[in-house]
Amino acid sequence: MKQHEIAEQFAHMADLLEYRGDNPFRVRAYRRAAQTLEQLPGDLAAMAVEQKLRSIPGIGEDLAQKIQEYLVTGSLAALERLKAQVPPVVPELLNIPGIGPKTAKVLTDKLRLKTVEDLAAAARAHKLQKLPGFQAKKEENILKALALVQQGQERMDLWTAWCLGQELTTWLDQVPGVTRTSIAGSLRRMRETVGDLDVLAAAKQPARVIERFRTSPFAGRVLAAGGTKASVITPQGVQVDLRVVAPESFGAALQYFTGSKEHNVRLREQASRQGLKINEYGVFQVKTGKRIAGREEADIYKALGLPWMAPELREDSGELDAAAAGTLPKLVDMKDIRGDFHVHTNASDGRDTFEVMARAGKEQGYDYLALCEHSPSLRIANGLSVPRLRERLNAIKAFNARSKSYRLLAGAEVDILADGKMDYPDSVLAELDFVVGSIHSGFTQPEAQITKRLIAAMRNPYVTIIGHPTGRLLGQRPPYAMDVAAVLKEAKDTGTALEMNAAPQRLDLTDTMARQARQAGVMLAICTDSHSKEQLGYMTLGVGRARRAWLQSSDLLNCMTLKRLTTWINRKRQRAST
DNA sequence: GCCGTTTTCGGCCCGACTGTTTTCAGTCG
Repeated sequence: MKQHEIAEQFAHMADLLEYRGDNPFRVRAYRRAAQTLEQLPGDLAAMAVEQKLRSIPGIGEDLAQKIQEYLVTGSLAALERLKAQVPPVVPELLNIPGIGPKTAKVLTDKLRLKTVEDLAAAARAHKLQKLPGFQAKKEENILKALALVQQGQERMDLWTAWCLGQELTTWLDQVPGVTRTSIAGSLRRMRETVGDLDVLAAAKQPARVIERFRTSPFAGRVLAAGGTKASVITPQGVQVDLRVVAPESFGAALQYFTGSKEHNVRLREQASRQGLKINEYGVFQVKTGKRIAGREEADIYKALGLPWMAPELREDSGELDAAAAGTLPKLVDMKDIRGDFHVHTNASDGRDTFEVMARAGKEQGYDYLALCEHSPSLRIANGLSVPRLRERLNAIKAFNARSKSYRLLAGAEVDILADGKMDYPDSVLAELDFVVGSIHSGFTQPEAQITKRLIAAMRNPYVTIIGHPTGRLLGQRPPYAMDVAAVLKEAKDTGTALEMNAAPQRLDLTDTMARQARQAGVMLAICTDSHSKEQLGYMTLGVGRARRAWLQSSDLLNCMTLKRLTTWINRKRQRAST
């Protein structure tokens, strides 16, 4: 996973070069390379060995060499040289909204800042408004931005963003004059966390909608507001950007505000090669200025000779080439999902009862639902002893006797113990329909040991899937160390699926790892890890994340009919017994 | 620094809003 380190180095390079007023396109090249490496689905070190670095888009002669240099030496001489010339506070300054390279230059040159705290002190002492190009307003804005950075640096979890997005579009739909609305930005692309929420509306008189918005309950504080766009901070501290366009431009604006930025840059470059210009109002012929598309998002792509592509794919990670070649995947969709596998009740650490959860699964329209309580060694979660597990099996039998089209699966989330053994004996596991094997202890073990545990679990014939395979908790706990390639190979060889845990604090596997798993021929399963009936709604997030991983219904256990699923599970069990 | 239907040099996406400006630079997305 060296690519993340190198991505960080390149992003740092970009910041420092930008501060120095270097060629902006050079800066962009570093930024783009950083972004590409961040989401590279393959193994960078292996690509380096195979001399394939140059095949990564945005990596040329020079950057390939820098990657090699970092892989060998663990640092970049060019970056170290730059760091020696630029005040260390600069990257942090550039992180403050409203401060770009020019402002940072003035601040560091004139004030000799060492830390961001120095900046705050200088602003409070009104030293900023004496600087060239500064006045009271700018000083005030920097102070506000500093406060914002301190309190709300962290991004929203995806579920919070999703729910707020629904609220916003529902409200907008009722504003007079609004004909269409949509979520845009990173939420529409289903990134794992969301910074600002982007919302779009179509109306003939945009200014009126903006006026309603800036006086709405969503607008705790107005950051900026013009005739067509407004940025506010909600009372909960979330920044919402609303953009209102004419109906004939709605598709173009939706395409534009969904991003990603990198995807849009590539798309516009392609457009200009075709004598076309794209902006948020439409696609135009450069020569005549004639608008040839704008009302529908699909028309924007069509004007460039491309098929519409799902927002989740728009990360400039190969989707434009795939679209041109006609090889875009047919992505999994909510309607393909036939069941959920990793669901708790109040028998262990869930909130709702067996009956409530069982019914909630049916109300989701599922064919099946695997109830999986914790195993005994997870005392804190009230893990089920074998007798309690047997009671559960009886309850499920009784339920299924009354239910035809919808079935409960007898499952368990079984701890993979520190030595790699499962927390129930095989004879007990054999009584279950579905087993989630999860690591809940020993997170800090060395890579070799964690990998060994996971491999031992996958070799157990009764383990159907590995739960939250990397163990990370967003913003709280890093993934544990493991040999990803070895785990993927074992999953493929043993016929064990890997979970895409859809709980917003987990989202584990990540999209890039899931894409890698798919490429390795590994089966995946989207699970909500629900601890209440509302959390079954996380499936929407899980499907979005799976789409970001380019997954199709054929890659997912949840899209199988119950019959095929049973066959799939039994195949592993039978293979082990022969 | 990358890249090629303007192919090995000369381009590189585009517009809104703000603040300090009197015509625009800086920043953002």
